[in-house]
Amino acid sequence: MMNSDRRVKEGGKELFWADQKTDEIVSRKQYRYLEKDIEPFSEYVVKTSASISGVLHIGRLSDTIRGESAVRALLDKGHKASLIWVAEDMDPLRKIPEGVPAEFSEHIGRPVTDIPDPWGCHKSYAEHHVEKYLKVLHEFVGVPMTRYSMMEEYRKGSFKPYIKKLLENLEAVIEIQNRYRDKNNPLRKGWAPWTPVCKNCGKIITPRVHDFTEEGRLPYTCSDYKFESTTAAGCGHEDEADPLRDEGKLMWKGEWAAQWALWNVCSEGAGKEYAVPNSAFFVNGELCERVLGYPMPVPIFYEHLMIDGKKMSASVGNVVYPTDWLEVAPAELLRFLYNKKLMKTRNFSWSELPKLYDEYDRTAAGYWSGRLEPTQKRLFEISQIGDVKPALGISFSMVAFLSKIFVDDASFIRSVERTGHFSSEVSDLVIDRLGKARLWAEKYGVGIPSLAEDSKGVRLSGDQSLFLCGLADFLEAGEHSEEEIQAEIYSLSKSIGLSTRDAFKAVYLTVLGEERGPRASTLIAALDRNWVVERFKYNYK
RNA sequence: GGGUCCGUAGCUCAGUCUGGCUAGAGUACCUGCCUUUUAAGCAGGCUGUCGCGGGUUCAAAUCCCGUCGGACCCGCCA
Repeated sequence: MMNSDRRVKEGGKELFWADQKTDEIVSRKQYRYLEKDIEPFSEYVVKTSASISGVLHIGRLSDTIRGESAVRALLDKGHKASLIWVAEDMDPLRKIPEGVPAEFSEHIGRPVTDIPDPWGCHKSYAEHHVEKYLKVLHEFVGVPMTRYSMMEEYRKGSFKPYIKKLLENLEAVIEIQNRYRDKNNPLRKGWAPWTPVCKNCGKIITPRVHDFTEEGRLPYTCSDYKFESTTAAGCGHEDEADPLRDEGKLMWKGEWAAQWALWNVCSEGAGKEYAVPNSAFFVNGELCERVLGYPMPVPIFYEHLMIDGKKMSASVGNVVYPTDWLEVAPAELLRFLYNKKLMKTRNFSWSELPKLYDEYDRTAAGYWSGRLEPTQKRLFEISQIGDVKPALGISFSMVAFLSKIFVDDASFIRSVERTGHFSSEVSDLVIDRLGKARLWAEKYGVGIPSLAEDSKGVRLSGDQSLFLCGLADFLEAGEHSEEEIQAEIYSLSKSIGLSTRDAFKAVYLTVLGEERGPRASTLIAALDRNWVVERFKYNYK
């Protein structure tokens, strides 16, 4: 295209978001909240984490995929970089997900590591989910991830120095938090940034700390805690906890900061709800810098994915699991979707999957022909896992369509070979796409035409009927190759004086009820001979 | 109440930070071509108050102010 490189900005700043982040990460000099220089990083660590209490759906892959893209962008620029994945397995269970026995409601409020595996195959509820998460996560990620467990880190004592610092500077911690809070609703008296596991009932959300003793101990009372839709019942136990010895964890505003400082995190993703200056991201940022002395990471804020214009939720019943995705689309396609501009709401729906495929294919074609704008080029590259895959010339919707007509792979491949889009280089990809498209057409593909029930409603001209009848005679006369059938269509229509266009139309209307279709000879050859003959003759009057 | 983000063709999306040729692509739709790829290929066409209103500027989709619509944050949660 004549404008294709008009916008190529020479020597300008990077345009692809992950490259911009790289730029920001490596070039920043100062703390955000302090007049202090940032010490050079020996390695750029990007963090992604997952809460373990719920199920893993594709929305949850967003943070990891985007974090991984940031790592890739850093690596591509020659920096040392890595991705760490943190299981938030010290967090309390908040509600009972589908498939978990109702009796588990007694565990609400307990750290997920301390809850038994409802399916009995792992040591704990947390381990069961972590293993499931990681298994599927690796399908969507290209760089290695270092895995951490919050529970293990707490038990190892990794957070002790930070817990100590936060408690030593309790006044500052409270002052910072109150500055971000509603002025009429400051933190209650006796609040602490660390919460113990109740020594009696083992819950982590119910102990309510109400003091900080001279000896550095935290007295608490175990009382009910209300989540959005559930309640963790407190046992009423009263006790004292030692934040440097006893089981417990940091509160979220404080914990995030401690994680950053512990792992030297330079960047982390967060949903758009954190993009506001008074969000937990920035509260942690300020705590991290002022109290822990570590520069807050560069945030990667993003919009959440919508499904059919709605939030993904079990109650709406529109949850898309990674396995659902992989059945009908490659991981690259989800990466592609997530790596587009971050702050635009993206909507996904099963019926529009072909459009996403088309956009992806078009980008792939542009990539290989070298006429992509730099942003799009990077988008495509970073969406890949492993080598950059070749572009496919046959669209997903076309494959879906063909899959409904050619039920066996062989006739599908014959049909595709005709188009010239089936080379040995892409054969695996095309066949893979066939499997996905076929499944998609079955499960979600409304409006994909298949063989017409009958041809009663089809109105044809006399010449068209004559043509079909002649073609039927030809087919009945003996076995013919596709080439011969195709040749007959042309010669027969010519002898009748029918335009090839109307001849083809007659075939498609009769067989599919549509005006167009795949290569006619391949279509006819793939169908049952008697069925075709009968169908063609029915229209002869 | 205070604050953040989004709004570009019927649809999917680039372009906005860093102002600059007549605002783009694909798709859909329409027209034409095809004696052999008829949902393919080729050629052409149509589609926009860049949410709206002001301002700055030689020049605004782009910067500033306001406004409308949508999403979201300001907790004893994460």
